[in-house]
Amino acid sequence: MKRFIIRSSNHNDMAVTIRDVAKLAGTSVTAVSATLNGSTGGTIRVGQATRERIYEAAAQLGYVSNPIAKSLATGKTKVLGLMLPYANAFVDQNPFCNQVMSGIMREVVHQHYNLMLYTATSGIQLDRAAMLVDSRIEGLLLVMPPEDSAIFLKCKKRGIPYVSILDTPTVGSWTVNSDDYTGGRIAAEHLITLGHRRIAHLVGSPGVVTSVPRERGFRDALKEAGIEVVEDLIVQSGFDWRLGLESTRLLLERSARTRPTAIFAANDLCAEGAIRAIRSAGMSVPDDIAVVGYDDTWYATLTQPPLTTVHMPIEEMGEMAARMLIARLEGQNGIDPQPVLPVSLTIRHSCGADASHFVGGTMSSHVSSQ
Amino acid sequence: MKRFIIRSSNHNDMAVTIRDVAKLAGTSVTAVSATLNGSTGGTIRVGQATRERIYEAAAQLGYVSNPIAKSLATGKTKVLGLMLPYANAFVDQNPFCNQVMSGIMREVVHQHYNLMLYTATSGIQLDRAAMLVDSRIEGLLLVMPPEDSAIFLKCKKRGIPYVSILDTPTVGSWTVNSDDYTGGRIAAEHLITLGHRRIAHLVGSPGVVTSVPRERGFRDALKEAGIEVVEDLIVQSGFDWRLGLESTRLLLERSARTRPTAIFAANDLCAEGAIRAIRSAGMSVPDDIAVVGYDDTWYATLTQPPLTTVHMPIEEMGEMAARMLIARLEGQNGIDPQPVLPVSLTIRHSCGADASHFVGGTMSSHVSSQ
DNA sequence: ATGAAAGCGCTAACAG
DNA sequence: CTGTTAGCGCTTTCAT
Repeated sequence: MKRFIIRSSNHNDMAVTIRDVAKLAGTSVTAVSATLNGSTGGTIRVGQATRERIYEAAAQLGYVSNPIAKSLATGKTKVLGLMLPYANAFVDQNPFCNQVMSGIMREVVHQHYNLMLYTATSGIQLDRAAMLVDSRIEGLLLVMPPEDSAIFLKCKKRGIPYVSILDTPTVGSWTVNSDDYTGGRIAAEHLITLGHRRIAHLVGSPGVVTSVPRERGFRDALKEAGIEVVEDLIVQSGFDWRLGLESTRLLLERSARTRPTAIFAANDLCAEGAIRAIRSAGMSVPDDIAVVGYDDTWYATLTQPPLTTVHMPIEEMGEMAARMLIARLEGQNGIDPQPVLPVSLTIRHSCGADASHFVGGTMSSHVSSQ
Repeated sequence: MKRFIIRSSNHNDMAVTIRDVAKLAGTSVTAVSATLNGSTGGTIRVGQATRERIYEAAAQLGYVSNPIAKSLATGKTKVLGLMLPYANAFVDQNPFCNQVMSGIMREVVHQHYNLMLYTATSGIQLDRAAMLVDSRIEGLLLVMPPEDSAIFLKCKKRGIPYVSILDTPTVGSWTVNSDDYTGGRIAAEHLITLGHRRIAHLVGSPGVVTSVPRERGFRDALKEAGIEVVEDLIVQSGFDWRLGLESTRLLLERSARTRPTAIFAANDLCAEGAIRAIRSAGMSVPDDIAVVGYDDTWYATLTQPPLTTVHMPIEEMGEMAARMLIARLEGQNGIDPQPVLPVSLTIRHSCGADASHFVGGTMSSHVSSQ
């Protein structure tokens, strides 16, 4: 036996639906849906009069669309996922992840999308956290994804498009990177220009993709300037000030004749460590040893002296990644799937350079795929 | 005319549904739903044999549940929203928001919930960003919500439960705070114990709710110790190192006899500014002037000297807020809606105290509603 | 220009 | 224990 639909408008706490609006406006749900969306192929299929009644009814009832129902019907959610790489991504001393998020957020809200956040937490591994990723998101943004992460398989199996930030580009992948090779180059070139010959490089963590090209750029710059590359001056360090401090301490143990007169650190944090080591050895930055950092996070303005550092457009990278993903989801084409954003050198006081020698205090990267 | 449902299992790219599983397992969708959820009142309503066939069929088809459909049917989404208060919440030098997020994230993934992120961005106001908040979230977490924000009205109108972190408790509100009054007290008491009499306090921004109780605690501690409260030593400053620097500079212009011998800064960042001002005036911390910070973020370990600071359990506050919200959503009761988390004093080197005088280097807050 | 009705995939009465 | 069926609120043919 067929039951009649029992549904008074003044039901308990049920939200007002499209149907209520239709009833009050004396029209069909179709009309309401079409009106309140402007959809259905761009054609205005609802008459002016009806439209007005619908708007009024909607306003009167305080109608708000239910995005869940909409998603179920359309298969779209307007939600992106953001996967952060490690447990302390938020509270890391390195503002990198935070700046990336900032850029992503900007683009996401700009495009009226939403952002769902995923990350490992202390006590819960990334892959386990990634289990939460589900069809509520249309695409995923990955920041420095661990190479072997289960996320990749998951995305592939479920057909979730993703773009990753700081990840080695491979065929068919969507990645956004910055020009690390040039970054290494301009750091070295700056020091060379200032007359340095014995330049050390504190290399970043081996697992991080940026370390290798930066080192390559650094080496190439030396070679081109006819400076011998002393292997002992290129040391494994890391993206943490303690590591920078340790590495630098070791470097300072060298004799005055073989000791570097300049240090190109893995990043700003690492540079902070270098500065500390130099000062606590009773030497001065930049008078005795010049230091250049990498990233140009706000941290670089707080060191003493403020840091000359390679500017990486971190927020822009986040923004770009979000833009690419959304464009892809919306079927746009002609999108460069593997942009490499240009870097530049921000000159402050840790190298003793007179900033006015350089246009706007900045020396730009020459290479850019943009 | 009734059309038959045309739906071959090997349809285009449609995901496999509960129905496909039911068909393959030779049972009903009800059984599948019940099995794959363990739900329906806790009673196992499906026989062992059927269950097994269902599991097998699901595995074979690679079935994954569609949370959107589930949400539509149940009215629950298992998604929380997190609203950050200002555009640069991520990239703020103050790690406060980040630590809160970290704590929230921990609890959220622990409870198998998801987190949707909202915030103002450069160029888009908070209230406009808050427009994105919709029925996909079951509840909202607010960090330091602006008093007059449209979010409150929106939540109320839509019946979205929320709990806010660092917000003045009012009747019926759900807020988590820490014991700022005691924080101000123990900072002052520590300095008094060390023999200081002329103690300055750099007060935080007027708009932030924590400033007032901290100042009150500070004043009370002085009074109780029989120390006259010199109004000129209690100055408006803010939660930024530049402000701390400025305020301290002014303080240092006082004659040696009226100049403070100790400064209780608004927070760690502000303390950094104070330290800089003191050093660039040729004085030493702590020998000439002692400094105590507030928050005990990682920043406090990086100042030189490392900062003695009031420890605020920031991550725990985030965790607590998430736990409260989830508990509330799941109908638990007996939850304290306005917990005040205890603070303590972390003793490092900016006051010259011998940390061994205090249990574990920490002097705890005596007040706690927990 | 308009409306009826068939879903989207899942849950939860309800009736066996 | 099991299956049928009526929704959840919205979109979208399709026929009028």
